[in-house]
Amino acid sequence: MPSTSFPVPSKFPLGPPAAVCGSGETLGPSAPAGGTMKSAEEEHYSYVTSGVGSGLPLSSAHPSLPAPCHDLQTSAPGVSSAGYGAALDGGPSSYFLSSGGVRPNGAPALESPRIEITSYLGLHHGNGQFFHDADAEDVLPSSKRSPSTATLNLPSLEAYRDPSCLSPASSLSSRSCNSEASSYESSFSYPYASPQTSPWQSPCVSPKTTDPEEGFPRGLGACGLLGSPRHSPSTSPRTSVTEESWLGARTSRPSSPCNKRKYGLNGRQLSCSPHPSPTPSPQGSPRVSVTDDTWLGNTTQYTSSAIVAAINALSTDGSLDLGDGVPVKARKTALDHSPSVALKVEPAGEDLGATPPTSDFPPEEFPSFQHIRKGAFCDQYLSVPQHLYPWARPRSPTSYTSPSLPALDWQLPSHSGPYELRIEVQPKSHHRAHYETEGSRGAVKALAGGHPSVQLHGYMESEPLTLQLFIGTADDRLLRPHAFYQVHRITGKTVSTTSHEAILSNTKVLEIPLLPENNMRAIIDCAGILKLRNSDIELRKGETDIGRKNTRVRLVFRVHVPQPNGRMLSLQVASNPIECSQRSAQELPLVEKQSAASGPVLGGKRMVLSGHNFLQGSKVIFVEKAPDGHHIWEMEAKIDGALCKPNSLVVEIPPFRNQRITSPVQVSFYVCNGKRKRSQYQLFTYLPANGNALFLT
DNA sequence: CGAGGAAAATAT
DNA sequence: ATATTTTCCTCG
Repeated sequence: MPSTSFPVPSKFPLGPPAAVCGSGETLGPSAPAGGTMKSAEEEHYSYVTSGVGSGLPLSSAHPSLPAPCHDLQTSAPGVSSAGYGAALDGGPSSYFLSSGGVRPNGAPALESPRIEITSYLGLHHGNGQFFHDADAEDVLPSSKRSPSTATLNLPSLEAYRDPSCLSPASSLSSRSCNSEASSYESSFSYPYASPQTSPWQSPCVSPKTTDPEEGFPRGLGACGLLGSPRHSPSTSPRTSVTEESWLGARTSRPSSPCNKRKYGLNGRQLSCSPHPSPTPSPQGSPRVSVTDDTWLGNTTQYTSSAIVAAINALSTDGSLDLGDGVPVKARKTALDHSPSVALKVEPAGEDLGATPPTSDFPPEEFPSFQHIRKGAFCDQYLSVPQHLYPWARPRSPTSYTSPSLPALDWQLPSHSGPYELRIEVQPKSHHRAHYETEGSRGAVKALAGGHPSVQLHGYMESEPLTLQLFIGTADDRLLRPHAFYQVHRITGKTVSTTSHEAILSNTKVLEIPLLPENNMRAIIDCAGILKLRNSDIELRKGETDIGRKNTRVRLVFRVHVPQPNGRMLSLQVASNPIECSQRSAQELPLVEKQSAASGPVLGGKRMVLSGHNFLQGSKVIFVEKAPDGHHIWEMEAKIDGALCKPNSLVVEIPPFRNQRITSPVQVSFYVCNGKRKRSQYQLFTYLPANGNALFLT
């Protein structure tokens, strides 16, 4: 017999008036994860569906794309590459080229042999421009966690955040309410349409540039990404040079973000800047120049310079203000994304800026630059201070252009004309992501046991295309790259799908060939999910999102279909949400079934509890509480281990009361492990022995 | 490697 | 005091 205690045996109130009957109901209300998820999912769908394409030509992606193409040689025939290249060339390509050329590093990189096979290397090479790599590396360390060296001052950091948040962000904040700032950005993109990359850029740029830190963070972010991949894989992340720094750091978690950052910086030279700028005014001073140079420098110097100029202009004005407030935060995301590459590409935009194609962007096609109008977007979506605008706009001076491919946070349609990008097999709703400190936890799987699959319908050409995959947000109304998760490329005998990694701004993108011979269908068995430490990401300068409880993601697939007119039609589709955290022991358990009572007394019931991760040594405590909250009785249930199934537990409440039960009683229970309460009280209706319900749904 | 559990560390 | 996150450990 389980121990039973009856603190107060008195009466058996029927229970709260509105007693929830049945576990089922209970679930509804409480249902933590599950319920939430679902709803979320639904939402997503709707969003997705509705999503209009907007084109943002940022670039971040581009760079990578092109490169990849080259690289692709290996895996994918030139097609893809051709496609990209063509596209690029067509319009913006020049930009690309230029950018590439510009970059000191870039060129070499490209030329040099790329062996992409290694995801890591491959990426870099592929991207060609990825100076990121380097950066990334540097960054990585930071991401990892630098111990606390003293690098940053918290204050500064905070300052950064706050400021940004405040002004521009404020609007964001609202959004943030929802959840994150990033959405903000996204929204931008939408309306924005402006010609250049604008929304971002301006914000982004300025912010970034502004703060050295930003640079860092971003960098870090990128690095992080890279790094993770690199290291990634799992086991030990730290190998690279950079690592050292962080390794050391790593040992202890950086309690303060600041420190972390520094490290990140360390990785690079960047580190230096962080401090200074931050402290004084985060954004303000240091801003642009510093960051850009160091950071962007490698890659895109070209662009960066332009950007910088632009930024400066902007900043100048209100740089301080902006810097502090607006840009950073608001944009943070944007910035992040765009950082190096993106910025460059976009160029055209600004000029165009004025002209906004507008609303209708052809969702799919992004000629090269579509831009959203800032204004519109702002107005509609955010209530951002107008002045901000101005700033943003200013950046236009530069015009980079090329918008080649839409930025990752651009919302794109899943179908257009004859084409439709569709997820044929959805991933399971739960996939525990792995940390850099862990080994891979494998590829995302499908519910049925296989793997998710995606197919492009309506494509009749013989040229292979490249399917892009990245980890996107699940909760936001707008789909955008998830700041705390990155796709992780999985290779091995069990993986049949070839893939190539690329990094756009701070987002790792897996490029998978879509072959005509396979009906443009790809089985995604090469995609795992890497979790980045919240503390590392939140440090990033522009990052406004918070990682806590932000554990759901979506797999986002994109394909760019070359059009006869030289344009590129970009389609995107996102999967159902995927919960990436370890199943919580606190998940609320539910009464799946309850036997008829053994007699007309309270107790004597056997029940099947489910939906909880019953840990070893778990105890289930049943309790009936009076309206005033006091426990009328409570007792530990007897656990029938023999009947346990995964995630379910059979328990028994032994008969303990003579009093006859004639009507349903509201009883609740909770699970505890040792002395710790592992779950909240879950209400269910304890049915009378003569009740008709043997089973609760 | 790939999971699944948990303890340790943090954040609220 | 809890709720979550991140690091460790163990098992096949």
